[in-house]
Amino acid sequence: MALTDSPLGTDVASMGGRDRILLRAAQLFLENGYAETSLRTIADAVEMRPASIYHHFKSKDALLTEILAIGIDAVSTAFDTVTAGLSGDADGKTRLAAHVAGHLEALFAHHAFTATHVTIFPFVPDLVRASAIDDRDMYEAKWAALLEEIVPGLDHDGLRLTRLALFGAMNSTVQWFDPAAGSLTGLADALVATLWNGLKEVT
Amino acid sequence: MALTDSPLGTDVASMGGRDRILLRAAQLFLENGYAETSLRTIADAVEMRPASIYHHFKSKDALLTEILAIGIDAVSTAFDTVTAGLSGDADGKTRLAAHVAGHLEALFAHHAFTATHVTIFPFVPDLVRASAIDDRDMYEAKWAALLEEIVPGLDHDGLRLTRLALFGAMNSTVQWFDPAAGSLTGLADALVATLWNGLKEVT
DNA sequence: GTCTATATCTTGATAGAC
DNA sequence: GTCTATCAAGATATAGAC
Repeated sequence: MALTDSPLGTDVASMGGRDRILLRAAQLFLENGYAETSLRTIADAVEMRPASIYHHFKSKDALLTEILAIGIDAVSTAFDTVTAGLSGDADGKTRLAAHVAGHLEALFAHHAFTATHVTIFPFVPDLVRASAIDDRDMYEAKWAALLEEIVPGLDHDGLRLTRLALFGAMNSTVQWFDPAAGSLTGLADALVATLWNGLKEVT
Repeated sequence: MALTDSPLGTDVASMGGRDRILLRAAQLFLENGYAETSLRTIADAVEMRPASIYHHFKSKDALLTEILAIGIDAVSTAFDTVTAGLSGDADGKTRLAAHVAGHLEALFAHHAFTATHVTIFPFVPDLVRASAIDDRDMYEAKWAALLEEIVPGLDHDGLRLTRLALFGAMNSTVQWFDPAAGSLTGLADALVATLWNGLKEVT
Protein backbone atom coordinates (compact mmCIF):
# COMPACT_ATOMS: atom_id res chain seq x y z
CA MET A 1 0.00 0.00 0.00
CA ALA A 2 2.47 2.58 -1.20
CA LEU A 3 -0.12 5.08 -2.33
CA THR A 4 1.17 8.55 -1.72
CA ASP A 5 0.32 12.10 -2.56
CA SER A 6 3.71 13.53 -1.75
CA PRO A 7 5.75 15.30 -4.43
CA LEU A 8 8.22 12.45 -4.16
CA GLY A 9 5.70 9.84 -5.15
CA THR A 10 3.73 9.14 -8.27
CA ASP A 11 2.02 12.35 -9.25
CA VAL A 12 -1.67 12.62 -9.84
CA ALA A 13 -1.57 13.10 -13.58
CA SER A 14 0.12 9.76 -14.22
CA MET A 15 -2.01 7.72 -11.83
CA GLY A 16 -4.30 4.98 -12.99
CA GLY A 17 -8.05 5.26 -12.65
CA ARG A 18 -8.44 3.55 -9.33
CA ASP A 19 -5.63 5.26 -7.42
CA ARG A 20 -6.59 8.54 -8.98
CA ILE A 21 -10.10 8.22 -7.63
CA LEU A 22 -8.81 7.34 -4.18
CA LEU A 23 -6.52 10.35 -4.02
CA ARG A 24 -8.94 12.91 -5.41
CA ALA A 25 -11.75 11.64 -3.24
CA ALA A 26 -9.53 11.81 -0.15
CA GLN A 27 -8.61 15.39 -0.98
CA LEU A 28 -12.24 16.35 -1.45
CA PHE A 29 -13.39 14.58 1.72
CA LEU A 30 -10.66 16.39 3.63
CA GLU A 31 -11.58 19.75 2.20
CA ASN A 32 -15.36 19.60 2.45
CA GLY A 33 -16.31 16.53 4.46
CA TYR A 34 -17.67 13.14 3.47
CA ALA A 35 -21.41 13.68 3.23
CA GLU A 36 -20.71 17.14 1.80
CA THR A 37 -18.84 15.63 -1.15
CA SER A 38 -21.07 13.98 -3.74
CA LEU A 39 -20.03 11.25 -6.15
CA ARG A 40 -20.66 13.72 -8.95
CA THR A 41 -18.08 16.06 -7.48
CA ILE A 42 -15.57 13.24 -7.23
CA ALA A 43 -16.35 12.15 -10.79
CA ASP A 44 -15.80 15.69 -12.04
CA ALA A 45 -12.44 15.83 -10.27
CA VAL A 46 -11.22 12.70 -12.03
CA GLU A 47 -12.93 13.60 -15.31
CA MET A 48 -15.30 10.65 -15.33
CA ARG A 49 -19.05 10.12 -15.16
CA PRO A 50 -20.44 9.15 -11.75
CA ALA A 51 -21.38 5.67 -12.97
CA SER A 52 -17.76 4.89 -13.82
CA ILE A 53 -16.74 5.20 -10.19
CA TYR A 54 -18.85 2.13 -9.48
CA HIS A 55 -16.67 0.00 -11.70
CA HIS A 56 -13.83 0.52 -9.20
CA PHE A 57 -15.73 0.73 -5.91
CA LYS A 58 -18.97 -0.91 -5.04
CA SER A 59 -20.25 2.09 -3.07
CA LYS A 60 -19.28 5.49 -1.76
CA ASP A 61 -18.81 3.95 1.68
CA ALA A 62 -16.44 1.35 0.25
CA LEU A 63 -14.36 4.11 -1.26
CA LEU A 64 -14.19 5.87 2.09
CA THR A 65 -13.33 2.65 3.88
CA GLU A 66 -10.29 2.18 1.68
CA ILE A 67 -9.15 5.77 2.15
CA LEU A 68 -9.30 5.44 5.92
CA ALA A 69 -7.35 2.19 5.80
CA ILE A 70 -4.59 3.78 3.71
CA GLY A 71 -4.29 6.60 6.23
CA ILE A 72 -3.95 4.32 9.24
CA ASP A 73 -1.59 1.99 7.42
CA ALA A 74 0.73 4.88 6.64
CA VAL A 75 1.32 5.90 10.25
CA SER A 76 1.30 2.36 11.57
CA THR A 77 3.95 1.20 9.10
CA ALA A 78 6.02 4.28 9.85
CA PHE A 79 5.95 3.43 13.55
CA ASP A 80 7.34 -0.05 12.93
CA THR A 81 10.03 1.30 10.60
CA VAL A 82 11.17 3.75 13.28
CA THR A 83 11.22 1.03 15.92
CA ALA A 84 13.34 -1.18 13.69
CA GLY A 85 15.81 1.65 13.11
CA LEU A 86 16.38 2.44 16.78
CA SER A 87 19.37 0.98 18.58
CA GLY A 88 18.56 -1.16 21.60
CA ASP A 89 20.06 1.25 24.10
CA ALA A 90 18.44 4.43 22.87
CA ASP A 91 17.19 6.57 25.73
CA GLY A 92 13.63 7.76 26.27
CA LYS A 93 13.91 11.15 24.68
CA THR A 94 15.62 9.72 21.59
CA ARG A 95 12.93 7.13 21.11
CA LEU A 96 10.14 9.65 21.63
CA ALA A 97 11.73 12.08 19.19
CA ALA A 98 12.14 9.39 16.53
CA HIS A 99 8.51 8.27 16.78
CA VAL A 100 7.10 11.79 16.81
CA ALA A 101 9.15 12.58 13.70
CA GLY A 102 8.03 9.33 12.10
CA HIS A 103 4.37 10.05 12.79
CA LEU A 104 4.58 13.58 11.42
CA GLU A 105 6.51 12.49 8.33
CA ALA A 106 3.96 9.79 7.57
CA LEU A 107 1.16 12.26 8.19
CA PHE A 108 2.45 14.63 5.52
CA ALA A 109 3.82 12.05 3.08
CA HIS A 110 0.28 10.71 2.67
CA HIS A 111 -1.43 13.89 3.69
CA ALA A 112 -4.77 13.46 1.94
CA PHE A 113 -5.30 10.00 3.44
CA THR A 114 -3.99 10.60 6.94
CA ALA A 115 -5.54 14.04 7.30
CA THR A 116 -8.86 12.72 6.07
CA HIS A 117 -8.70 9.91 8.56
CA VAL A 118 -7.79 12.22 11.42
CA THR A 119 -10.42 14.86 10.72
CA ILE A 120 -13.51 13.14 9.40
CA PHE A 121 -13.31 9.91 11.39
CA PRO A 122 -15.88 10.94 14.01
CA PHE A 123 -18.50 11.58 11.34
CA VAL A 124 -18.17 8.66 8.96
CA PRO A 125 -21.07 6.18 8.79
CA ASP A 126 -21.11 3.71 11.67
CA LEU A 127 -20.28 0.68 9.57
CA VAL A 128 -17.31 2.41 7.97
CA ARG A 129 -16.01 3.53 11.33
CA ALA A 130 -16.36 0.02 12.70
CA SER A 131 -14.23 -1.32 9.85
CA ALA A 132 -11.37 0.99 10.78
CA ILE A 133 -11.51 0.77 14.54
CA ASP A 134 -9.31 -2.31 14.92
CA ASP A 135 -6.42 -0.82 12.97
CA ARG A 136 -6.74 2.38 14.96
CA ASP A 137 -6.69 0.51 18.26
CA MET A 138 -3.60 -1.39 17.20
CA TYR A 139 -1.80 1.82 16.36
CA GLU A 140 -2.78 3.43 19.64
CA ALA A 141 -1.56 0.34 21.50
CA LYS A 142 1.90 0.76 20.00
CA TRP A 143 2.08 4.28 21.39
CA ALA A 144 0.68 3.20 24.74
CA ALA A 145 3.44 0.61 25.08
CA LEU A 146 6.10 3.11 24.03
CA LEU A 147 5.02 5.75 26.53
CA GLU A 148 4.76 3.24 29.33
CA GLU A 149 8.40 2.31 28.78
CA ILE A 150 9.85 5.78 28.46
CA VAL A 151 7.75 7.56 31.11
CA PRO A 152 7.51 4.93 33.85
CA GLY A 153 6.70 7.57 36.46
CA LEU A 154 3.15 8.05 35.12
CA ASP A 155 0.17 6.03 36.31
CA HIS A 156 -2.48 4.55 34.03
CA ASP A 157 -4.58 7.68 33.77
CA GLY A 158 -1.56 9.87 33.30
CA LEU A 159 -0.29 7.68 30.48
CA ARG A 160 -3.64 7.71 28.73
CA LEU A 161 -3.98 11.46 29.07
CA THR A 162 -0.45 12.04 27.81
CA ARG A 163 -0.95 9.77 24.83
CA LEU A 164 -4.27 11.30 23.78
CA ALA A 165 -3.14 14.88 24.28
CA LEU A 166 0.00 14.12 22.26
CA PHE A 167 -2.14 12.65 19.51
CA GLY A 168 -4.32 15.73 19.61
CA ALA A 169 -1.30 17.99 19.26
CA MET A 170 0.38 15.94 16.52
CA ASN A 171 -2.72 15.29 14.48
CA SER A 172 -3.83 18.89 14.61
CA THR A 173 -0.73 19.75 12.56
CA VAL A 174 -2.42 18.48 9.40
CA GLN A 175 -4.73 21.47 9.73
CA TRP A 176 -2.21 24.25 10.28
CA PHE A 177 1.31 23.19 9.31
CA ASP A 178 2.49 23.70 5.74
CA PRO A 179 5.55 21.55 4.95
CA ALA A 180 6.30 23.77 1.96
CA ALA A 181 6.69 26.78 4.24
CA GLY A 182 8.56 25.20 7.14
CA SER A 183 10.79 22.28 8.08
CA LEU A 184 9.00 19.14 9.15
CA THR A 185 11.94 17.95 11.23
CA GLY A 186 12.05 21.41 12.82
CA LEU A 187 8.40 20.99 13.76
CA ALA A 188 9.07 17.56 15.25
CA ASP A 189 12.11 18.84 17.18
CA ALA A 190 10.21 21.77 18.63
CA LEU A 191 7.30 19.58 19.64
CA VAL A 192 9.52 17.06 21.38
CA ALA A 193 11.58 19.77 23.07
CA THR A 194 8.48 21.26 24.65
CA LEU A 195 7.04 17.89 25.54
CA TRP A 196 10.23 16.61 27.13
CA ASN A 197 11.76 19.70 28.70
CA GLY A 198 8.69 21.84 29.31
CA LEU A 199 8.07 25.49 28.56
CA LYS A 200 9.77 26.70 31.72
CA GLU A 201 13.16 26.05 30.11
CA VAL A 202 12.57 28.68 27.45
CA THR A 203 10.97 31.23 29.74
CA MET B 1 -25.72 34.04 25.70
CA ALA B 2 -25.84 31.79 28.72
CA LEU B 3 -27.04 28.72 26.88
CA THR B 4 -25.57 25.66 28.48
CA ASP B 5 -25.93 21.91 28.38
CA SER B 6 -24.21 21.27 31.68
CA PRO B 7 -26.04 19.58 34.54
CA LEU B 8 -25.75 22.88 36.38
CA GLY B 9 -27.71 24.80 33.78
CA THR B 10 -31.22 24.66 32.50
CA ASP B 11 -31.96 21.10 31.52
CA VAL B 12 -33.25 20.10 28.15
CA ALA B 13 -36.75 19.17 29.20
CA SER B 14 -37.57 22.62 30.52
CA MET B 15 -36.08 24.53 27.62
CA GLY B 16 -38.14 26.63 25.26
CA GLY B 17 -38.52 25.77 21.61
CA ARG B 18 -35.69 27.80 20.25
CA ASP B 19 -32.97 26.89 22.75
CA ARG B 20 -34.10 23.31 22.65
CA ILE B 21 -33.57 23.18 18.91
CA LEU B 22 -30.13 24.74 19.26
CA LEU B 23 -29.00 22.24 21.85
CA ARG B 24 -30.39 19.13 20.18
CA ALA B 25 -29.08 20.17 16.81
CA ALA B 26 -25.64 20.81 18.26
CA GLN B 27 -25.65 17.37 19.87
CA LEU B 28 -26.66 15.74 16.61
CA PHE B 29 -24.13 17.68 14.52
CA LEU B 30 -21.44 16.66 16.97
CA GLU B 31 -22.44 13.03 16.89
CA ASN B 32 -22.98 12.56 13.18
CA GLY B 33 -21.75 15.64 11.36
CA TYR B 34 -23.56 18.57 9.79
CA ALA B 35 -24.47 17.34 6.32
CA GLU B 36 -25.13 13.90 7.80
CA THR B 37 -27.86 15.31 10.07
CA SER B 38 -31.09 16.18 8.29
CA LEU B 39 -33.68 18.65 9.46
CA ARG B 40 -36.05 15.74 9.82
CA THR B 41 -33.69 14.15 12.34
CA ILE B 42 -33.44 17.40 14.27
CA ALA B 43 -37.22 17.82 14.16
CA ASP B 44 -37.70 14.29 15.49
CA ALA B 45 -35.30 14.98 18.34
CA VAL B 46 -37.29 18.03 19.47
CA GLU B 47 -40.64 16.41 18.69
CA MET B 48 -41.65 18.84 16.01
CA ARG B 49 -42.32 18.75 12.27
CA PRO B 50 -39.48 19.92 10.03
CA ALA B 51 -41.42 22.97 8.89
CA SER B 52 -41.66 24.25 12.48
CA ILE B 53 -37.90 24.63 12.67
CA TYR B 54 -38.16 27.35 10.04
CA HIS B 55 -40.23 29.49 12.35
CA HIS B 56 -37.16 29.81 14.59
CA PHE B 57 -34.34 29.75 12.06
CA LYS B 58 -34.42 30.91 8.51
CA SER B 59 -32.27 28.02 7.26
CA LYS B 60 -30.23 25.05 8.37
CA ASP B 61 -27.08 27.09 7.80
CA ALA B 62 -28.43 29.87 10.04
CA LEU B 63 -28.99 27.31 12.79
CA LEU B 64 -25.43 26.09 12.44
CA THR B 65 -24.07 29.62 12.40
CA GLU B 66 -25.66 30.32 15.76
CA ILE B 67 -24.37 27.09 17.25
CA LEU B 68 -20.81 27.89 16.22
CA ALA B 69 -21.09 31.40 17.66
CA ILE B 70 -22.29 30.06 21.01
CA GLY B 71 -19.30 27.70 21.13
CA ILE B 72 -16.73 30.40 20.45
CA ASP B 73 -18.43 32.84 22.79
CA ALA B 74 -18.22 30.32 25.64
CA VAL B 75 -14.45 29.93 25.54
CA SER B 76 -13.79 33.56 24.71
CA THR B 77 -15.85 34.82 27.64
CA ALA B 78 -14.17 32.30 29.92
CA PHE B 79 -10.77 33.62 28.91
CA ASP B 80 -11.70 37.18 29.89
CA THR B 81 -13.17 36.01 33.19
CA VAL B 82 -9.94 34.20 34.03
CA THR B 83 -7.86 37.23 33.12
CA ALA B 84 -9.98 39.45 35.34
CA GLY B 85 -9.56 37.03 38.24
CA LEU B 86 -5.77 36.88 38.09
CA SER B 87 -3.71 39.10 40.35
CA GLY B 88 -1.33 41.45 38.59
CA ASP B 89 1.80 39.73 39.84
CA ALA B 90 0.85 36.13 39.00
CA ASP B 91 3.76 34.26 37.44
CA GLY B 92 3.76 32.55 34.05
CA LYS B 93 2.87 29.06 35.18
CA THR B 94 0.01 30.32 37.32
CA ARG B 95 -1.46 32.31 34.46
CA LEU B 96 -1.07 29.43 32.01
CA ALA B 97 -2.68 27.01 34.44
CA ALA B 98 -5.64 29.33 35.03
CA HIS B 99 -6.31 29.82 31.34
CA VAL B 100 -5.95 26.13 30.47
CA ALA B 101 -8.38 25.29 33.26
CA GLY B 102 -10.73 28.03 32.06
CA HIS B 103 -10.67 26.78 28.48
CA LEU B 104 -11.33 23.19 29.51
CA GLU B 105 -14.11 24.15 31.89
CA ALA B 106 -15.84 26.23 29.24
CA LEU B 107 -15.35 23.42 26.75
CA PHE B 108 -17.26 20.97 28.91
CA ALA B 109 -19.79 23.38 30.43
CA HIS B 110 -21.12 24.01 26.91
CA HIS B 111 -19.95 20.74 25.48
CA ALA B 112 -22.37 20.34 22.60
CA PHE B 113 -21.62 23.82 21.26
CA THR B 114 -17.89 23.94 21.82
CA ALA B 115 -17.25 20.37 20.72
CA THR B 116 -19.34 20.90 17.61
CA HIS B 117 -17.38 24.01 16.81
CA VAL B 118 -14.05 22.31 17.36
CA THR B 119 -14.80 19.18 15.36
CA ILE B 120 -16.99 20.14 12.44
CA PHE B 121 -15.60 23.60 11.74
CA PRO B 122 -13.39 22.51 8.81
CA PHE B 123 -16.40 21.06 6.99
CA VAL B 124 -19.13 23.61 7.41
CA PRO B 125 -20.32 25.51 4.32
CA ASP B 126 -17.97 28.30 3.27
CA LEU B 127 -20.34 31.12 4.13
CA VAL B 128 -20.99 29.74 7.58
CA ARG B 129 -17.29 29.33 8.23
CA ALA B 130 -16.65 32.87 7.09
CA SER B 131 -19.20 34.17 9.59
CA ALA B 132 -17.33 32.54 12.48
CA ILE B 133 -13.76 33.29 11.48
CA ASP B 134 -13.50 36.72 13.06
CA ASP B 135 -14.54 35.49 16.50
CA ARG B 136 -12.12 32.59 16.19
CA ASP B 137 -9.26 34.91 15.24
CA MET B 138 -10.01 37.16 18.18
CA TYR B 139 -9.90 34.23 20.58
CA GLU B 140 -6.64 32.95 19.13
CA ALA B 141 -5.15 36.43 19.43
CA LYS B 142 -5.84 36.41 23.17
CA TRP B 143 -3.85 33.21 23.53
CA ALA B 144 -1.09 34.48 21.28
CA ALA B 145 -0.67 37.54 23.50
CA LEU B 146 -0.71 35.43 26.65
CA LEU B 147 1.94 33.01 25.42
CA GLU B 148 4.16 35.81 24.19
CA GLU B 149 4.18 37.27 27.67
CA ILE B 150 4.78 34.11 29.65
CA VAL B 151 7.23 32.38 27.28
CA PRO B 152 9.37 35.27 26.07
CA GLY B 153 12.16 32.90 25.05
CA LEU B 154 10.25 31.65 22.00
CA ASP B 155 10.46 33.28 18.59
CA HIS B 156 7.46 33.95 16.35
CA ASP B 157 7.35 30.48 14.81
CA GLY B 158 7.87 28.81 18.15
CA LEU B 159 5.02 30.76 19.70
CA ARG B 160 2.68 29.90 16.85
CA LEU B 161 3.59 26.25 16.99
CA THR B 162 3.18 26.11 20.75
CA ARG B 163 -0.19 27.81 20.60
CA LEU B 164 -1.59 25.60 17.86
CA ALA B 165 -0.26 22.37 19.34
CA LEU B 166 -1.70 23.37 22.71
CA PHE B 167 -5.04 24.06 21.07
CA GLY B 168 -4.85 20.68 19.37
CA ALA B 169 -4.18 18.97 22.67
CA MET B 170 -6.83 20.87 24.64
CA ASN B 171 -9.56 20.68 22.01
CA SER B 172 -9.02 16.99 21.42
CA THR B 173 -10.24 16.41 24.99
CA VAL B 174 -13.84 16.91 23.90
CA GLN B 175 -13.48 13.64 22.03
CA TRP B 176 -11.94 11.45 24.72
CA PHE B 177 -12.37 12.96 28.17
CA ASP B 178 -15.47 12.16 30.19
CA PRO B 179 -16.00 14.68 33.01
CA ALA B 180 -18.34 12.24 34.74
CA ALA B 181 -15.55 9.69 35.01
CA GLY B 182 -12.67 11.96 35.96
CA SER B 183 -11.82 15.33 37.46
CA LEU B 184 -11.69 18.22 35.04
CA THR B 185 -9.30 20.17 37.24
CA GLY B 186 -7.16 17.08 37.48
CA LEU B 187 -7.04 16.97 33.69
CA ALA B 188 -6.07 20.63 33.53
CA ASP B 189 -3.38 20.20 36.20
CA ALA B 190 -1.86 17.21 34.45
CA LEU B 191 -1.83 18.97 31.11
CA VAL B 192 -0.16 22.06 32.52
CA ALA B 193 2.36 20.02 34.51
CA THR B 194 3.53 18.24 31.37
CA LEU B 195 3.50 21.40 29.30
CA TRP B 196 5.44 23.43 31.84
CA ASN B 197 7.80 20.91 33.39
CA GLY B 198 8.15 18.36 30.63
CA LEU B 199 7.94 14.60 30.70
CA LYS B 200 11.56 14.18 31.81
CA GLU B 201 10.54 15.18 35.33
CA VAL B 202 8.33 12.13 35.74
CA THR B 203 10.66 9.67 34.05
C1' DG C 1 -46.07 28.65 17.09
C1' DT C 2 -47.02 24.30 15.03
C1' DC C 3 -49.14 21.82 11.64
C1' DT C 4 -50.18 19.32 6.66
C1' DA C 5 -48.93 19.17 2.16
C1' DT C 6 -45.89 19.77 -1.31
C1' DA C 7 -42.43 21.89 -4.59
C1' DT C 8 -37.85 21.46 -6.22
C1' DC C 9 -33.49 19.73 -6.19
C1' DT C 10 -29.73 16.53 -5.29
C1' DT C 11 -28.34 12.29 -3.77
C1' DG C 12 -26.36 7.32 -4.28
C1' DA C 13 -26.93 3.72 -7.17
C1' DT C 14 -28.35 0.61 -11.30
C1' DA C 15 -29.19 -1.05 -16.26
C1' DG C 16 -27.39 -1.79 -20.30
C1' DA C 17 -25.00 0.02 -24.74
C1' DC C 18 -20.40 0.41 -26.61
C1' DG D 1 -13.54 0.44 -18.50
C1' DT D 2 -16.38 4.32 -19.57
C1' DC D 3 -20.48 5.93 -21.20
C1' DT D 4 -25.90 7.65 -21.42
C1' DA D 5 -30.04 7.48 -19.22
C1' DT D 6 -32.65 6.98 -15.36
C1' DC D 7 -34.67 5.58 -10.85
C1' DA D 8 -36.13 5.92 -6.09
C1' DA D 9 -35.18 8.11 -1.98
C1' DG D 10 -34.04 11.80 0.69
C1' DA D 11 -32.72 16.63 1.09
C1' DT D 12 -33.97 21.79 2.14
C1' DA D 13 -37.37 24.89 1.97
C1' DT D 14 -42.10 27.14 1.17
C1' DA D 15 -47.32 27.98 1.30
C1' DG D 16 -50.97 28.45 3.82
C1' DA D 17 -54.44 26.48 7.31
C1' DC D 18 -55.28 26.49 12.27
